[in-house]
Amino acid sequence: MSTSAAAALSSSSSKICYNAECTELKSERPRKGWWLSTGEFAELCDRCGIAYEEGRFCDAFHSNAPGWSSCKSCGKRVHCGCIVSAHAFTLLDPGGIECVACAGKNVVLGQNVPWSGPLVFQSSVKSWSHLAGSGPVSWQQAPTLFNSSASQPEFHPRVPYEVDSSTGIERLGASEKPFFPSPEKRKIESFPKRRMNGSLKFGTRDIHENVHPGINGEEEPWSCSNKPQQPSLLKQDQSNPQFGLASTHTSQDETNSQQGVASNLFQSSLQPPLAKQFHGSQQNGLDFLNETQIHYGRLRPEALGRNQLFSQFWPRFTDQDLQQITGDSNSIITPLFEKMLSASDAGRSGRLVLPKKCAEAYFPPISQPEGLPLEVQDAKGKEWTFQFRFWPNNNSRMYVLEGVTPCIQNMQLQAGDVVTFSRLEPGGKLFMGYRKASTAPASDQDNEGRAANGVSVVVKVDLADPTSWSKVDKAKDALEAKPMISRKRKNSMLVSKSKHVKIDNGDLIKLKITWEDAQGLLRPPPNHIPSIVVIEGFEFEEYKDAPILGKPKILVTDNAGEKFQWVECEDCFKWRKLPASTLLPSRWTCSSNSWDPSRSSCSAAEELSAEQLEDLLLQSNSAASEKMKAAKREPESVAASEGLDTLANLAILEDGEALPASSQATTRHPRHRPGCSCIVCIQPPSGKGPKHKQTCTCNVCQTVKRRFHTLMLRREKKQSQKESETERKKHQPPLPEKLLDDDCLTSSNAGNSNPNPKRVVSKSSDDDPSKTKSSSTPFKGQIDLNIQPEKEEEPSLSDSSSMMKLLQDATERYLRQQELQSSGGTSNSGVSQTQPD
DNA sequence: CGAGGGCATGGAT
DNA sequence: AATCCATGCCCTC
Repeated sequence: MSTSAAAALSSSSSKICYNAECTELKSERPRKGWWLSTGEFAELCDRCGIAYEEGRFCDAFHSNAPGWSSCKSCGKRVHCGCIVSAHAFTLLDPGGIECVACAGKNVVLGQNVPWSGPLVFQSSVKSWSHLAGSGPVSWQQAPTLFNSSASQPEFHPRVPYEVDSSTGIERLGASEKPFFPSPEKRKIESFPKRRMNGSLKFGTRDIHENVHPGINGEEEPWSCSNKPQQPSLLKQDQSNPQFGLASTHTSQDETNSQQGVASNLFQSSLQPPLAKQFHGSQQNGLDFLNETQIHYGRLRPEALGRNQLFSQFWPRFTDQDLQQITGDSNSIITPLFEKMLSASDAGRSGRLVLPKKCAEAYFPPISQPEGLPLEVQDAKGKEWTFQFRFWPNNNSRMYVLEGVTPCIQNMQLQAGDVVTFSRLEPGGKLFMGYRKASTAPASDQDNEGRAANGVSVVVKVDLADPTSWSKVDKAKDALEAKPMISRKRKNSMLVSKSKHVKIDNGDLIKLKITWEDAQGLLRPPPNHIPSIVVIEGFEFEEYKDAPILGKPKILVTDNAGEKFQWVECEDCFKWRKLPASTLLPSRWTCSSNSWDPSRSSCSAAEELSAEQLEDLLLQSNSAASEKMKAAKREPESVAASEGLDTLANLAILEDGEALPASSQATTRHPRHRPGCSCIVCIQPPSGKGPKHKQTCTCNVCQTVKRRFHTLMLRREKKQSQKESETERKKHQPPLPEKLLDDDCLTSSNAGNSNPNPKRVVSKSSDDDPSKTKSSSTPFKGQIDLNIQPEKEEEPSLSDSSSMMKLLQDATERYLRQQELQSSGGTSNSGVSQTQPD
């Protein structure tokens, strides 16, 4: 090949096959080979072209050349030192290489990557695929990625694939060869794919596993969607123990029923992998790795870092785009990047500022400011020639496309609209699409949002619980509340800025909770009947309104083995007995007690004696404590607990500023340990936010109050025990089968049950818990927000005033959040019910 | 004098 | 603190 150096200058100018080992003349329509650094394809004669397309090129012509290595997995020989086969292997961390086929097998991919709705995806529509999770394909790499240039940007390439219109099967481009460029090992999972029908093929292997691009996913794709999605409760009836929200398969025959969900998920699927967010999750100490790997595949840290550089520019193609682009079913479209037009871009300057990284990665390298002309084709097939150039700027470069005015005018684009750049194969022509801000789906309106807004919610479903209905959407809504705000902020400056959303990475919270842990936390919105959709074997209960936070309860089993629950009236604080199956709204009062009419009024006497209640509560706390201990032994459970905490956090998130993960150590409260889910740790930093009123009944305040009372109650109990020297534990009645950790419960539930209303806060008319603690208890200690159920021996003397400050901050933030949610049309009945006076 | 090119500036990340 | 990039300003034609 080296002898073809001359020819390399211009493959197209030579009549001889580009293959150095071949002297044949090219045909009139030479076959295109690998991508050259000049931006052209190596033009080959038919024979060589076919060999190349069939992946036999190196075998045929480079068999004696150096650089052959064997796949560590299957032993297959791969020509590693050659541009032609640069895609055919990945470098292994420990050394050696692995062929793409094996690499693919070793990758855990998302179960499904939602693609556009079936209705849009007619076989006649040529679809290209957007590998949302992948990084950009360099100019040299795209679309063939055949380039051994060491100067290639270290970005994950987008893997082009095409759709066979006859079969509906998407497959990789030419010769079905996956393109995984070296020199770095690029995991398949790093290349999220969107697919409609059939399977995306990597080589000859169909990939049916989960393909989850990043958490928005960065993933997941994205699991994070830019816009609030309709809550859809997930019900799993299959054996898959866990699933990601975004991993929804949409099949033709499920189209109708799934459309709603699918469309939502589709939006999510367009999200690029939230590598950054993944990273953030880890940093936050949330152990989501397992889930991450399962749902999104492994994303190497460094890869994530690179990916995130581009995340904001990952193109999202709409079905319209596809239809526009795809006219030829044999075309392969490699998405490159997109750019939201700034006022300057859309102005008369005729200059379109290109993101530097994208320009350098996707466009041909230019060394002179004058740059070079680029031919671009628009959706109508019209060709435009732009001058791709740069200006020196601060020891750097500012890349621009000049001469774009006619094109932009032709497309009737304006500031805020998004132009997308792709590469069309064969031909390697640049394709320029666009997305009107005014008509684009909400989620499409901000191009940076995709990664930035990415929020992934993965709910682990307990298969043992057939009544499981996912709280996912609730969590999702909460999660998305922030993105919404960020988007709002961003949109406000959308015309002039196309920046990254503030929540880009740190805000990415991947919520993982077990189904059991979620029990009792969420309820479907009242008076709502879910529509059931089945996607990939999972039943999704879809509600138009978000589920609500449920009221905590104490589950018990009576002597007859019948399960029931004790619930506390919000008004009179009496505990009422209800069937375990009764779903409770976040605010439950005696009047709601239809099961026991005799106690459907607050005037009715409480069924439990004070002692019984105490025992009950003690048991409850004990169970929670045990659970917590157990959780500490089981990382997965820990993560689940944290997930709940996170859920609680979300409830009070107000702006784009991410709260420290519950598991994240905080320096503000040295006593807190990683994993601490106390009221302090779930709050924003002290000093921020508004104050809580003394009458505040928000989550935080109630949590504080309740915890305090729990503590007092237990202390009293212990004291009495000590005095009487009786063994209380021996006669404890069976109790809660499944109780969430106290902290989790409180933080996640709006309506909290005071352990003992009669001696609780209510008495302390002082709304200030700090006052309460100091006056109404035998223990003059102060409320220790840090306390752990199992470690309350030594109430801490934390500064009550600062605690209240935190409390107040959190309350106000929470309130604002609620207002925002309700005003944003995503009203959450549960939340609203819990709003403070 | 206006249009457009090139660079500098400053906000945002 | 460094970098990116939207935009403004100045210069040239």
